[in-house]
Amino acid sequence: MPQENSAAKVLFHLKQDILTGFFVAGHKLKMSALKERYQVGVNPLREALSQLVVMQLVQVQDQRGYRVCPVTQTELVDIYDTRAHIESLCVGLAIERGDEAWEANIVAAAYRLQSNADLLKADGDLQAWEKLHQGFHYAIVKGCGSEELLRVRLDLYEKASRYRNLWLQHNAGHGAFDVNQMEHEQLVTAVLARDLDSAKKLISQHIIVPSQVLQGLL
Amino acid sequence: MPQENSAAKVLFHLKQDILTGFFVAGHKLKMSALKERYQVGVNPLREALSQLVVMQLVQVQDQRGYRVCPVTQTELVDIYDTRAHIESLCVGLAIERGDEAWEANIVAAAYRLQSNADLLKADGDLQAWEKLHQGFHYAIVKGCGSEELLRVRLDLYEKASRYRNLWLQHNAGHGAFDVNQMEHEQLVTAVLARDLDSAKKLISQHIIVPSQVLQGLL
DNA sequence: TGTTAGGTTAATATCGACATTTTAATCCTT
DNA sequence: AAGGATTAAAATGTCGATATTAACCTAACA
Repeated sequence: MPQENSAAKVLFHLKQDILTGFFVAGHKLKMSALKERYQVGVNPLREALSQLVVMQLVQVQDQRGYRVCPVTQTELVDIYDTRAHIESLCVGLAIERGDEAWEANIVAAAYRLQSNADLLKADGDLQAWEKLHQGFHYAIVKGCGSEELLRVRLDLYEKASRYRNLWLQHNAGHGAFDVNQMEHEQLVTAVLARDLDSAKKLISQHIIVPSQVLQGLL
Repeated sequence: MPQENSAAKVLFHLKQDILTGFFVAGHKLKMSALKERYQVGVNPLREALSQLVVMQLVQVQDQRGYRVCPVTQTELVDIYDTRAHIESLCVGLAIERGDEAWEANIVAAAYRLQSNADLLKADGDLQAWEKLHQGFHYAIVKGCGSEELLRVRLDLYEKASRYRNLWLQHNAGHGAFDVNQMEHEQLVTAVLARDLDSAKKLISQHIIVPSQVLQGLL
């Protein structure tokens, strides 16, 4: 992160601000306000915004500036549905291709997640928990060995996190930890047993079910 | 396309120039040269380049400018392998979800492709043929109904087209039309018969096999 | 009272210029 | 003559300024 140009730094922070919901959906991103917030000129800002347009987090209208992409129920369903399919594809390939090191990393990540769950649950530090959660699932899909596929997966995860954070804002310090924990154990078992069908079904449900809760918000 | 800002126009042309191979892999993209070529200032250029960085067609090194992303055999294999899986996923969902209008569009696109094949074959106009070819396959996958999935598919297609055009440059006016035509007929039959397994296998092979020819170039 | 026209304000898109950093070319030393 | 240090050249990243365009507010008219 350090020693990057301004545009990269702005991109990082602005992306966070959109994903976490600081700038809500549809919000007009005025240059003057952004200049003030990130302490840079218009050109680095335009570069960062251009990149966010490609990531489909920001919309641009010619001569009418930038605004945060709207959130819709249709997109929410589509993103989570697609995520379920992609994640399922990753898991399937990982089971086919994964080696012993891959298995070991899964066990390690599962342990880290489980042992910290209670701690973070007490603190209510959901962001930290989410990071471990992400690391656990990444350990599994990493076994697919395809950079392209993992990139697609990451893009969708980030787009989805915008909706997930929308839920966190309205349900601060609630958390459905316990349900997850059991699902994770089942998933690890199925994956290590190379049980393709079970693993695919489990991971698909693990993504789809929470998304149905989110649909109530929109 | 008209009435867009300079950056968008530059993005379009520069992207074409990279995908078609006018700017070869690894080529240093100097501001002075780009300014000359596209007749714009540095700022629209930087915006366009920033977007191409997100699309993974251009690399940026801080204070050391931009250059066209290198092509590697590893990436080639990965892209085509991933494309095969994604396209297969799209076809599968399309067979599940497609309606009658979808079927009609497939037949229409297949007809257009077939009836123009001989004409374009004589002219050697591969770009025009490729457009029809693309349209045919899009007609099929469109039935999956997922904007997100179709976007992922398009991104991968464009990344792959860089490698495909690399081949076209070295084999101008050759073309493997006939092999394709038969595969297309089989694919239409399987899709319209809602034969999931056959359709998935066919589309997967349709993508993988040509990629093996491309591997010889690198 | 609702609508439209005009003028005012604000924001955007682009350019030119400057400071900083990298790349190269030259020169000096051993 | 070779290697390293110094200097010159070129390219990059950023800012401020300007012209152009859209948004807004007011007022006059139907």
